[in-house]
Amino acid sequence: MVITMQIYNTLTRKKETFVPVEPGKVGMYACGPTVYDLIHLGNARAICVFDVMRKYLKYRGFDVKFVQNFTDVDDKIINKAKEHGISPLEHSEKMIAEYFTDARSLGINDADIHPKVTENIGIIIEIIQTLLEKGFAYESGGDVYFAAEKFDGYGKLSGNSPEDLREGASQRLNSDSDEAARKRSPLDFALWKSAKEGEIFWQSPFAGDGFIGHGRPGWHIECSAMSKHYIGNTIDIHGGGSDLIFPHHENEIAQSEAATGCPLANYWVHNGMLNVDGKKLSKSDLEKMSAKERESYLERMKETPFTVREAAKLYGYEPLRFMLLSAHYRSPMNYTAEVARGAVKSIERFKNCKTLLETAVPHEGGLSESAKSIVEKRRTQFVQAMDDDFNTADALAAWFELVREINSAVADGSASREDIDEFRKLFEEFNGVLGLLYATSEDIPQEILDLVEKRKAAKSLKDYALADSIREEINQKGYIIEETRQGVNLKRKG
RNA sequence: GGCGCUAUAGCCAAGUGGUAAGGCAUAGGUCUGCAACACCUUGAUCCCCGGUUCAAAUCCGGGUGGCGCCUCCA
Repeated sequence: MVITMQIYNTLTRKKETFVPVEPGKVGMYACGPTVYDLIHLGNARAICVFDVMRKYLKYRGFDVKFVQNFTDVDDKIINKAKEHGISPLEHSEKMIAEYFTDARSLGINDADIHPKVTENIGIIIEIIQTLLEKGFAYESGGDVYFAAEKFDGYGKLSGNSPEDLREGASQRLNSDSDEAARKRSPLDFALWKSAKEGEIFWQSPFAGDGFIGHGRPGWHIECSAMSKHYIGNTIDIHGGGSDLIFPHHENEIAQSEAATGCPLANYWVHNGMLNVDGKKLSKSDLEKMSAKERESYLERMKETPFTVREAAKLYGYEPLRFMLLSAHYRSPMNYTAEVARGAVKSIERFKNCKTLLETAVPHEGGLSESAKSIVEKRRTQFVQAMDDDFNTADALAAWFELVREINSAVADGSASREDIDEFRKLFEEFNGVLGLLYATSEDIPQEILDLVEKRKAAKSLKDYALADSIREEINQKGYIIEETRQGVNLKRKG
């Protein structure tokens, strides 16, 4: 099969045919979270989107190496750690563990490598030294800065000219006096920040005031260093939220390309923002609020909690993943209770179909023409959708149509054993890429199974009042019982 | 002020030139002891005004609304 995937490239602002650097292989790097707190749904959207891209590339036969970093030292982490009276690294370790709890619950596969800044200081220092040697960086007051305007093409990703950027920067120049004074140009950014008294630091060869070379990396340089180290000079796909285009990715390009002379990434993919209440909820907005404001805000938002943890309590992890994949990854998305509730229903529909595939009693027989054509049609529809810049909304439509066709075929008794096998295979293919149904069903307690038996007995005696009261009892205990043509079906509530 | 994205039914959302996918919700029906599940049926002059074209949601111009980035952010 000729693979002609189209991927929208932020750098060129066009969809382009995907051609990897090395045939059959894909190096993919996504900017991961700064682990200062539990992840929120905005983080989750990015993570889900890149998880699906990775799974689809694998589905298409590529050998994918996926790297997602953790920023585990920065101002926010340092401040949070102080609040909790622990060290920054203790705090970030804790948050990384929390990250994995949420991410895995969202059906995210771990990246092949999850490099942490604090474990890669050596390679970060190395690339900074290269930039100093090549004259793209300079030391100033113990810090090291990147001279943005020495890099030809600064602004090419975000579509800004250095002049525009300078103008924008000048509007807030005077507020940030200390750092501004050390920079030669307002566009310059820190590669290495000297340590403040009592702050966490690493030893570097860069001259500092007083404590020689004590400091920590600036934010942008980590991704340049780690993507180069773990993937190579040119990676195929570099992803992140659209809010990272400027300055983060712009700066990465400048640093990496100045250091290596190679393009940093051939395809830049950026997911759209997740809005709550029609607005992006930024970290600073939430932090700017007083405790009281924050409380009333959270009260208002109680149906749309923003941390993945809280949202999952309300709607479940699988529906959240569905919600995040129901729109095209580049569009902005509005998170509302109505949307989340709809996602719960949609997941139910998929689950019911999955159960049907497992429990259906088909007639013996070969693959029917109609099943064959359904499977072919839906697989093609799915692949075409995903090949077109990972159009998950369209891919979901293919899946929904398959569900309806399966339900019909089973209901009218036309499905054969081989038909069901083919249906199940395709269903699992879709699920393998989009990863919506992954929760392992827990064992149902004996107590509940006993009640089901009791109800069955009551029903056969036509004692419907008793049967109904037993159903109610089962319901009270957190399970839902449904009659199907194949017998009863038990599900956990919620 | 600069750069960019976006506007499709009650809600979510595909669709980039040839008379509007899919899901949720709603209403009616079939099945069922009831319920649920499932199936069938049910709804859009595609923000406005001009233009190009035999033909526009789709291209062009101009409005209007929404959002993002330019400072930490996914």
